[in-house]
Amino acid sequence: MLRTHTCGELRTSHAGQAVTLCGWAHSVRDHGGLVFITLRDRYGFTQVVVEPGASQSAAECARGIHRESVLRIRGTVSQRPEGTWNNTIATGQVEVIAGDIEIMSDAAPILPVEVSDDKLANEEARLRYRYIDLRRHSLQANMHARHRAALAVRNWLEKQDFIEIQTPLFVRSTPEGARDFVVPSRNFPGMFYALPQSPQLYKQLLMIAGFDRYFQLAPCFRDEDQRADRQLVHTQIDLEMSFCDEEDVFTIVEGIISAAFKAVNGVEVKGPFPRLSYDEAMERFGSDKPDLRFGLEMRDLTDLVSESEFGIFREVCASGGRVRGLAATGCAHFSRKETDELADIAKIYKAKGIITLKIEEGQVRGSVAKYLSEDAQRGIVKRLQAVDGDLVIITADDPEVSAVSLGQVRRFLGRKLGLIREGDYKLLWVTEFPLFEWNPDENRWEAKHHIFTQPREQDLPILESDPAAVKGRLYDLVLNGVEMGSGSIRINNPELQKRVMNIVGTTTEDAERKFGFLLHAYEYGGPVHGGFAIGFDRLIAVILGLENLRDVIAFPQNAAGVSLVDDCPNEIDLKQWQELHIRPAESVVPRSGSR
RNA sequence: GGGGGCGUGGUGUAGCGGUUAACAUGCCUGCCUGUCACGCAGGAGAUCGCGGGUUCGAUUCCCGUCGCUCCCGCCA
Repeated sequence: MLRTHTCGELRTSHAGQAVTLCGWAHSVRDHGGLVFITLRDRYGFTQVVVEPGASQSAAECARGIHRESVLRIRGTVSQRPEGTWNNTIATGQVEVIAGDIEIMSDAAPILPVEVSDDKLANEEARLRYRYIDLRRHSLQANMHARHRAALAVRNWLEKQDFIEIQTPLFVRSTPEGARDFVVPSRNFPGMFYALPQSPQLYKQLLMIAGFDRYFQLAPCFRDEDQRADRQLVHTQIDLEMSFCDEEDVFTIVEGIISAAFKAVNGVEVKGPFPRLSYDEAMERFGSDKPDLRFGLEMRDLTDLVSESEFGIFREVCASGGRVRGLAATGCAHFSRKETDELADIAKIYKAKGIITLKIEEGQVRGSVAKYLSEDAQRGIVKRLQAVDGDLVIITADDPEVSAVSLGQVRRFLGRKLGLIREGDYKLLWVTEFPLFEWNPDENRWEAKHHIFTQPREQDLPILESDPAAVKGRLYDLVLNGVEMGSGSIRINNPELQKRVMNIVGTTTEDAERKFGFLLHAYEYGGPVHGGFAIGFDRLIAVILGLENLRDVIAFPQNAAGVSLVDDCPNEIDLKQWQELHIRPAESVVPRSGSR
């Protein structure tokens, strides 16, 4: 090695030793005669002192060092004089007296982004110069945390007899679900590979093959629009196990989550995590991924107001809609501007508006109060456990809209009112999801999770007659209001599989074409099995308290899906088009040069 | 596909219908032997994203466009 120690290593016990350090010039402080250089590497900071008396050549060299240049410094470790210790760095009691400085790589004097966690440059610049931005302490720490978590998860799963098996990255394209990324085949004109949205089908085959406990840290590709918590490529902790039920999967996943927390920040999280059915989550929190770090629970008020004088309530109730409310603690003083803000949130989620009532001096006040009977007013106050100073917020819409829009108002209020304690982690399982979802655009039922999910046994008789009421053996893991992953117990019975496919309108020929290989596989001995997939990037981000996945991914894409560091996607040569037997659509004008 | 926000020296910000476009930091020069975001003095550095309009005059107001970002849709 070109160095004897790292920049985080030296202590007073090393005093007197001759050492060689390599690193980046984090800051250079020139005092004329005396120059201080803070040298940085992955491991920490070490102060180098350049004294003209100690080395004339080093002193001359030190004068022209640019920040972020790579230096190799030979010198002697020395305990710092009394009163000059720096307690903010681990090596703060020592310094290296430079004997020789070698500028291994001179950095340009003006940097496009700063290596500093305060005052960040705009994200575009930071992504374009990601290799500089990654030098920041917080990103280095995030990458370390991610590594520790991956290692801990692998070790823990190995102890539970899971083995990691890689599955193909070139897979069969299926029209279901997210849009596929697609790779044209050179050998088969007009044919394409797809990049996997998840290893789902392969892990089912692995169960049939007898690998009864499989896992994988698997890259997953989905060509959909980006969000702060969604990247085109993300990593799942994917797992599947045979001869199990929900409880077994929960136990394993709880163990994984505990291991990850412990590895990332030492927080103790232990199972079993609380559980909530999908229906209950929607009723109480207006979300299938409720944030349980605060209260502000919702209640149904439909029965109390269906006979009221208020037209909106009457109409909504008469047409099968629902009226829901929550009591916002101490918000009766909200200004018009503030309640409008709440209404705007609700409107984003398709609500027509919100109705607010103030609770003051034991009275219900507000423009709608006069339309509500004494009984209705008392009933609302009682059901929402509202007290003086509260603001009652009500939505009235179709069942889903009234729940979701009020749920989003609740989420907003939780933050606005500062009800979320930093460092608080609330995990829960959401269970008994509906198996099917009605797609009004295509006028048909769709699988909520995927078509391989088992219906609950008690729902088998109504499978065809009332698909909306059928619940699946389907579960999500939620952490602080973020969906961390989902899984299910799979169908391993070809007859049942056919019934489910019939409901979502997959004909036998369709099924044969798309999933024939999988369906046939179950004809040769398919065990009962189930599994789960955890969004690994999200997990690390939420544990670290970060909102954006880019902070836990070394080379992420921007919101448009562009990898700025290498300017990808990029155009390809005409020859490549030809080899792949494809040509651009008429409407496409190939871009020339880079963006 | 739709909506919101943002775009001013390398970087982060301020500003305003008429300015010499301000401040901080970085950079360059000089001084400085105990700093650690060193300090002090001086200096360079911006066609205010782009195009059009309104106006005597636009960085500022309006329209369009591009880029970034967040959200809705989408994401089995």
